[in-house]
Amino acid sequence: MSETPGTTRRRSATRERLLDAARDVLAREGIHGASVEHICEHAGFTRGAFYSNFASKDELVQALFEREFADLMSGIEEAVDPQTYAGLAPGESLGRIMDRFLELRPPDRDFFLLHAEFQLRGLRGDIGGEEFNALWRMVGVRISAVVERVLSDLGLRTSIPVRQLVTILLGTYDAELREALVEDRPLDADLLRVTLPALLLAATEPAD
Amino acid sequence: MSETPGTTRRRSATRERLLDAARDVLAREGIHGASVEHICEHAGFTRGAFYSNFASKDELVQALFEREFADLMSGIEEAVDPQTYAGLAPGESLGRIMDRFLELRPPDRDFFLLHAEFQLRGLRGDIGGEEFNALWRMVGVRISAVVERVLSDLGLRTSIPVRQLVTILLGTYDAELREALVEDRPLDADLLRVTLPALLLAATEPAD
DNA sequence: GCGTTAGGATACAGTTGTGTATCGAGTGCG
DNA sequence: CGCACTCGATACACAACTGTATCCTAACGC
Repeated sequence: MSETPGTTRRRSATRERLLDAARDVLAREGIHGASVEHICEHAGFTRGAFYSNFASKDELVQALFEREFADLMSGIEEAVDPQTYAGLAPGESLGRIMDRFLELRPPDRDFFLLHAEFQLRGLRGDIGGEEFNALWRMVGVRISAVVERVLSDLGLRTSIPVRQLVTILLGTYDAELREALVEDRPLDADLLRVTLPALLLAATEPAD
Repeated sequence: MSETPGTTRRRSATRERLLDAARDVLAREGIHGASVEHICEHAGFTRGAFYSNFASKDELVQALFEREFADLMSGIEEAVDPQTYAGLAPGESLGRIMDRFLELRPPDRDFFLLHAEFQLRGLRGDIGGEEFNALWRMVGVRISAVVERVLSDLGLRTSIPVRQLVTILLGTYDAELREALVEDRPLDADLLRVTLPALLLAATEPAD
């Protein structure tokens, strides 16, 4: 993503600044609530710059979504890299992966808010919503694959469908993040790094 | 809630119709996206009726939130009523409560969307947001109390903080509901009624 | 049935926001 | 070093929405 030929340095810098501003403003005011005007003034531009770079607000939102999603995905990929947990005691793997992920992507209120907005678009079938659903499904698939690989490394298999296991994993992460943000406290690392992996391992059995 | 003296029958019927319409329209278009005009025409009124009943859109949203929340709360209260699970085999209680709750409040896309919108308000500190946070905290407390009572009935105590347990419970429910809605399939009852309770029981030990 | 009042419709003014067309300045290239 | 052109600013037309003020009619008491 970048240096498309024919795009000057100046131009892409402006785009980035607009996207950065959009991240802040959209998180604070919501996708519908934020005006193009607000985004521009937060970026230090006028609407002229905006419409020179994006055809509409929807296009900006789409671009922002893609950027944020790519960031998230690279965080996941880095966290689930096998060398993250190579040579660890059995049962430590999941906790270590979670640990690494939390390190790479500490709680980020703005991201959470944006993500929630995108999610709503997906559920509503708004513009770009289907794309969100598809990408999010990808996250689920990716996590499933990792869980399965880790378990097989440990010589275990799940006694419940992996899909259920992933739902518990993602749901708990999401709920804990939300609670922490609402109560304005740090994440309960113990829940995510110890309790949750232990619980999930309780739903496995030795592979035959 | 109702028959406030001085309020005629006609008036409160109009209010209800407006609230019903708001539920649909707000779910479909989002709180910011929906115009008062849309809500009114969906209810079969003009804006004149609206402003005769509510001072502003925010006030309507607040009223709707309160109505929805009261419904949810009564669903919870009814589901956690001790006679729901009286005389059941140990370990069945949580599953039975969940069962009953799903029966009383089957998946409802509109409610889910509304709830997500309210949640965003809470996180952003928008109008009425703090109230949402407070009521939601109440749900957490209520669930905690029930979990503790059920466990004590069974002669068990948690080996992890109850708060963590509740986070897992609510998070999983939420995630499963979301997935089901996105994929347009029924809820995975097995996950919520069997797997989840079993998993949570795995995080308990006999009380001394 | 008749008058009174409450509740809803209609019409209007003002605000906010989008998108487009045009203009001017700074940038990068030869 | 100057020219061409890209990019961002300014100004404008237009659409959507909110909230208010006024009018009209249907409900209810007597």
